[in-house]
Order: sequence, then structure tokens, then C-alpha cells
Amino acid sequence: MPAPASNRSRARSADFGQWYLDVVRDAELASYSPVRGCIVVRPYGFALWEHVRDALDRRIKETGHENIYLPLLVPESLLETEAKHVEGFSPQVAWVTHGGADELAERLAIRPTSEAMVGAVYRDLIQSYRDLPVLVNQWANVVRWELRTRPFLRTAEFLWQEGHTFHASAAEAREEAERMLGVYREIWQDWLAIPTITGRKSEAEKFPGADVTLTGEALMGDRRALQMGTSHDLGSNFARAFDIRFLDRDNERRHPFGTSWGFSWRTIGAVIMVHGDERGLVLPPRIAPIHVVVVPIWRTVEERAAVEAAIAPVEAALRAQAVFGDQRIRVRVDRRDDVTPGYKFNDWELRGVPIRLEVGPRDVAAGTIVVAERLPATDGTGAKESVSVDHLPADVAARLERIQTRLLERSITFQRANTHRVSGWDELVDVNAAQGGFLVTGWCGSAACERDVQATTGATLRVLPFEGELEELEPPTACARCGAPASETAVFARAY
RNA sequence: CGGGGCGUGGCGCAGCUUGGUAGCGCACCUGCUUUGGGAGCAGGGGGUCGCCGGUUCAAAUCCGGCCGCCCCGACCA
Repeated sequence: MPAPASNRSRARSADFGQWYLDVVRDAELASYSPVRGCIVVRPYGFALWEHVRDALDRRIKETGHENIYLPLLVPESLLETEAKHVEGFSPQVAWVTHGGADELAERLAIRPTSEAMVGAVYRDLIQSYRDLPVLVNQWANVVRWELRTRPFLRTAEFLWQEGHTFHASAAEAREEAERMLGVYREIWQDWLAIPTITGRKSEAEKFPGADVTLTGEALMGDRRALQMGTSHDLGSNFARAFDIRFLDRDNERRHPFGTSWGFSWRTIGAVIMVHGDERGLVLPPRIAPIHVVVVPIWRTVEERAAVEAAIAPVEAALRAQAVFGDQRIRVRVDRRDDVTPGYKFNDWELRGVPIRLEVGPRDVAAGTIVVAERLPATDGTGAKESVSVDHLPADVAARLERIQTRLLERSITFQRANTHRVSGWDELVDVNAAQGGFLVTGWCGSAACERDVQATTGATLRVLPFEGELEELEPPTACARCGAPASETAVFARAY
């Protein structure tokens, strides 16, 4: 069967970067727009984001937070209030300078994030210890004037969630930052089927204005790392800068302690790069816009009628079937009559639909349906099977849950296989050049050594992992750069 | 921000070196045959060649300027 000349994805193994762009385009997740650095998220891509978003939104609410909405435009004087914050973000801020024809007296920043706005707003809303804790979140777009575009991973405008909280004590704020990183970790692992190494960022890598930045780092299919989301303990930095105070039980005025945490549509890029294969997208069932696609097969109008009649009750039964607790199976019957079944098989595989059902005259006669699973090509599984119509819904639900599990197992295996303990400078340089992946080593804590590693290898200090994150690896006891006793275990990697 | 590339029907591209009726694949429309792994044949519709200026009898093609986007590197979710 001859393939069309265009619209074929590049080989993943040959050119990972181009493969990524091809998958985004061919699976109809997103396209470029007339605006530099800004993408159009198409319905299939947005549905994917919505499933991730809804799962996270539920957990954010379950952990006691409420959603709000803050202004898009931030007066320059506000943005400048916290010194380190403005220093960190100023190179990336887009400015509104005119209203109509008139130049504004004060420029307005298009929010790169909302800490400054939160500070200004909650300065007035927080008066008493009874007003604490403040636990709010917003789903919003932000703009950071990026000089390089990669759909989902790096765009000038992107969608995310930013949580903001204030607490009466430093310990409570730290707990909150840790709690929300834990919530993120659940989503990454249980929904996106992506394992992460969680921990702290170094001073050089942390959020401008934060005391501590917590992060989750994942490994993409090309062995480069991706920061999946961050959670910041802001201490009382923003409260002091914005003069936020509360009157405590003892009648003393005190600054509250803040956190902020963000999770963006970049995670969609991670799903593509972690699970995708030579045939295109592979989606974890929990977030797949379509769980099951049904492809009818027929030649004559009589056959078509018989096949349609056989599909109707199957479709209804599948839609009624529970999966993953409270979800229902999401079914699409592909009734297009301008393309052949073969075309549809390839089309839905490219788009990562976990399960395909084929129903033709032979199946109708036998009371069966052909089931094919969309698993990574290397699994060697996914051959077609004939299944009786009777227990199809339960069978499909079980398969979806098994696929979800298998994808996670597979990505954990990949991460383990590409996490290397390196104990000295030569080994660090060699392993990074030869294999890439996560490089676990000792670090003396000095910024100079951190800089040297980056300058020489291109790998950055991704994370200082929490206790137990690398349980099977005994960390080196000396700094890989200078040989001094290590005060930290560090994970270096070339990153996106 | 440095380096490179590209702007030609909806999409992907060729044509430009050497100026002379704008072409190919996909998509689209009509008909017939097809349909269990990216269908075939026949006919058909659609483009002031990114913009401005210059050279020329004549510019997609040569010259100058501008704009835009993409890719590769330094910074960032």
C-alpha cells in the first residue's frame, strides 16, 4: 500500500527534535500561529490538556484551595516591588505602553507570573491571623518573551496553574510547598505515567524571590531532563516587600509566610517525549481524549447497516462502563466514509488512542470484535485479538488500566536505566557525553563547581533529591568537580 | 541576542543559477470502481509567487531595502 508523500512523521530514532514537531503537527495537537512564539492548541491537544487540568484542579480543591482570577496586566511599580523577583524576570517581560493612541503614564507588564499582583491584593485582604491561611489558585495564561519556540515546551504565551498561599508560620509554608509538590508528583505518576526525581533546586536554579524551590524532574526519550513543575517556599520575602501583615493572637503584627507553585501545559510535551514512539503519539489512558476508537468495516450498504447495528449497543455499553474509578470509557466511532479502514488504523495510532476496535461483517457473524492495543512498538505486544461482544466493556476497562500501568512501568525502567552514579570529574564528563541521562554525584555546594559542570558538559544541576529518591544508588561522598567532601547529592543532566 | 534557513493555491514543496504563458504531491469538487493496515482511474476548481522600490521590451527569477516565521546555540515552566 503506497504511503502519501507528505504528512509522515520523521523517525524518532533519527531526529528526536524533528520527530517531536512532526508528532505535534500530525496528531493535530497544535500548530503555529501568526504570532511569533505563540501556538494554536487544536481541539485534540486542548482536550488532552483539559484532562490533565481537571485531574490537577480536583486535587488542588481536595487539598483545601479555592480558585480565583487575577488581572493580566501588572503595573511596573508593582512588579518591581520585590527586588530579586524583578531582576529574575525583567529580561522576559512583555510590556503594554499605550492605551489607544495615548502613551501610558506607567507601563503595564503582561504577567510573567502573579506573585506581585498577589502581594498587592492580599496586602489589603489579610488583617488578622483569622484570615490565614490564604489558599488560592488560578488557571491563567502568562507571557514570557522567549527567544526560542517549541510547542508546549517553550512558548511566549502559555497556560498553567499558579497557586498562592499565605501562612502564619514558616513551618506551615514549608509544609504547604512540600504538600503541593507531592500533589504534582501524583499527577505526573498516576495520570501522565511519568516518574520524577523530586527535591530542591540549587541557589542558582531557584525561583527569583523564593527561599526554597522544590522541583520534579523527568527524563525524556532522548535522555534529556525536563522540569515538570515547581513549588516555592517564599518565606516572608514577598510579604515584607508588599508590606503584608497580620495581627497575631498575641496582638503583635507579623509578616505571613508565602508559597507559590506552578504546573504548565509543558507537561503535555513531556507526555509526547516520554511515551511516543516511531508510530507517533502514545497516550496514557487516564488522560487520553479518546480511550477507544471503533472502526467499522463494510463493502455494501447491507453490510454497512449490519455493522452499524452491531456497533450501536457496543458503543452504548462502553460509554456506560466505569474505568479508573469515576471515569467512563470515552468512545469515538469513526464513521468517515471518505477514507479506508487502513487509513483510520494509522491515523488513530499516530494520535495515540489506547485501544482500537474493528467491527466488520465477519465479526458481526461471529458475535466478536477485534481489539488492538496501542502500545509502544518495542513492547512487542498489541497484536490483534478477537473478543466476544458479551464482556467487551469490562475487558476494555481492564485493558485500559493495564496499559496505564504498563506505560508507567516502562517509563520507570527507562529512567532507572538512564540514571548513572558518577563519582569523579572524568566519569561525569564521560558518562554525560557517552550516555546522557541523570548523573548522580556528590557536590560540595559551591556555585563555582556547579558553573564549571555546566560550562564543561552542558549539564545543569537539575535537582538535589529528597531522601529516598535514589534508594538503590549510594551517593558519592566527594564533590565531582573539586573533590572536597560532598555536602549534597546532586543530579545533573542536559535539560530542555 | 548571535548564527543559519525559508517566505510560490488550504498544507508540503519544485521552479530562481542562465529573466520569456506558474508547476508537482497531498487536500478539495464530480463520476465510476473500491473499503479487514495509509485505495484506483478519469475529469475539474483554486495562486496579483511576503511587502516596497529599482533594472528591463519583459521579473517568482536579477539588484536594494523592509517585514515575518522557522531552525541551531547562550537564558527560561
